[in-house]
Amino acid sequence: MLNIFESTKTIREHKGKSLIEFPHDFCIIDIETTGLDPSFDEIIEISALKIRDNIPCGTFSTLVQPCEYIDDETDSIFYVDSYITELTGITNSMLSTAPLFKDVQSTFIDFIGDDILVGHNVNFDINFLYDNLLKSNIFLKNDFIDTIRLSRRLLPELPNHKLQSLASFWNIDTTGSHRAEKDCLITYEVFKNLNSLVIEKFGTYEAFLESIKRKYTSISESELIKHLTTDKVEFDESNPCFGKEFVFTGKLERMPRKEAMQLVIDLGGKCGSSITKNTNYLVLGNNDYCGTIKNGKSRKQKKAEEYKLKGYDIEILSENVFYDFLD
DNA sequence: TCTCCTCGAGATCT
DNA sequence: CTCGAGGAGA
Repeated sequence: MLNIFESTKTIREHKGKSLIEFPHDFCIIDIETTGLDPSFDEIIEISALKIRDNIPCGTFSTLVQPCEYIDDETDSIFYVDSYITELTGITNSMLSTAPLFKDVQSTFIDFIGDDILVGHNVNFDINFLYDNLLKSNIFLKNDFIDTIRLSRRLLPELPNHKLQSLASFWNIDTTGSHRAEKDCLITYEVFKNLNSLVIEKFGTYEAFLESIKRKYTSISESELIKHLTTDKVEFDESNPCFGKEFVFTGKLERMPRKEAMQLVIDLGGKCGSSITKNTNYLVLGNNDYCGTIKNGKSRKQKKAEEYKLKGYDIEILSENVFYDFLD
């Protein structure tokens, strides 16, 4: 029986759990595919690197032949488009002699056994493998560790967490990347470096785990405001921000809210997290993204309007007027 | 005012 | 997954 919830989201029964661990024995996995969507695209290469006692001790790697399609104009057989060949270096002629997924699946599942699977954005690889194995009524149940999840926690200051970026961060050689076997090796090096970072940044694995268990990672707005300080010692008292208390609502177009607050502080103003009798200005950002907001006005805006009617010294500013205040 | 919850957006994989 | 919004309720 199909219900409406299942139709919107793919549920993979018996799929393993995402772990935060640094085991000594595991398998690194990586696949190459014809695209990003497991329901339309196909696997063209699978690699796995078996690690025992933190040392690579075996490799599984094979190309996989996907469905062929015929080019109408040239009447020739294709497996991958030029974008994928460009990206991975895997060509149609290489795939023409490759085995099918069904032919390699048992060797693959024997190789990985019940090892923990480690990969970069490993859900991508797991989902493709899971769906293909399911066609033979095999459940891929292995638990897994995602290096992208670890790197976002351990290196939040990085501009992005692509495998390539992490590799260059640690000077890991990436020649021949975007082939599955090479990407396994890169991921292995990345995982080792992330492991060292845990101790460097948290002292113990337990401390790191504790930081992950805290569900709410970002500090509250009021907590953020408490920690805002300025180097300035002298202020232009004629600036409209001086001595005034600002509150922000919605998402600002031009800068993150934190930066806007810093500008206010630097001009001798103050910031608050909610509308009070002391609030002088409410700056309106964009609320379009927020599905729960009622009749276009945030709770802060309604309260500010109420206070203004009561005669408090409060004005509601658009984002652009706020920027005019700054100079 | 504070904690917890929900939701959208963006990131990442090929 | 993670972040950053607002909302509900204590």
